[in-house]
Amino acid sequence: MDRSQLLKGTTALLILGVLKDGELYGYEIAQRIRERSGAFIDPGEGWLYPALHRLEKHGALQASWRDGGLGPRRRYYRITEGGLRTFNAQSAEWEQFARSVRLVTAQPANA
Amino acid sequence: MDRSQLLKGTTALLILGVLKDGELYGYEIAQRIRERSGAFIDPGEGWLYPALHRLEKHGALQASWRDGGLGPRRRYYRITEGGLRTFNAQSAEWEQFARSVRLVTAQPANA
DNA sequence: GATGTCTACCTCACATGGTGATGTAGACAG
DNA sequence: CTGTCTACATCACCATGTGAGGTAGACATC
Repeated sequence: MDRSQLLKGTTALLILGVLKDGELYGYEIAQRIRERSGAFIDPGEGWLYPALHRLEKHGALQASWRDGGLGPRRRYYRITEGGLRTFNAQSAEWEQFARSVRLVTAQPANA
Repeated sequence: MDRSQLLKGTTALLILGVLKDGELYGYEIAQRIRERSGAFIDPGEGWLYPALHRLEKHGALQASWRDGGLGPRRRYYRITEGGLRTFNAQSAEWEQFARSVRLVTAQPANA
């Protein structure tokens, strides 16, 4: 019923996916994901920040505080080499999973 | 890291996907999903049976005990009209979600 | 100078639901 | 009588998303 559960297991992929194209800070990551998905995925702050912390702890991301000029300070995230490897692995995993779901749910030509 | 979390939110879709092509019992549902996915998805009994119970309670499935000839009795499941509607809705939802993930993680032509 | 609204970060109680182990039982083989 | 396959089921555990709440800076408006 919920689209919510679909997110599980893909949050790291989404974050790494936007960060592999350049350094961004948290709030901006959320915007990028929202934009690129055509507003279909709206990152909740409740999982975004915890997920960023997890990825940093696992060494997939490196972070640094920086002044944002206007407004509050920002925490910028940059993807590491390990993070890029994680992204590639998870991306392949996701593609195969998606393929599998499609295989299972597809209409057989004639049953 | 886990492929495990990817399953969340897709189990109903997988089950309804194989049942829309005909009546099956639980054990058989697991086999079908395994086969159709090229063994990539291996339904654990820990989620399969609870998921079947959920779907039955929600009216998406109708079930009946029947003798299996050889071996223990089997519980056969048949998809209802409501279940078919659920399948169609979730299938569309899934496709859009998958599309979104691909959009977010895709390589931009030139950044 | 108090209120409102952005940006920007963070945390937490709660609920969902998959994982892996374990249990029961029938049928059949060796 | 032990093992293996079918066939169903349940449970403690854990990961993680949801939704709400909190802090704080900057700026506008009245």
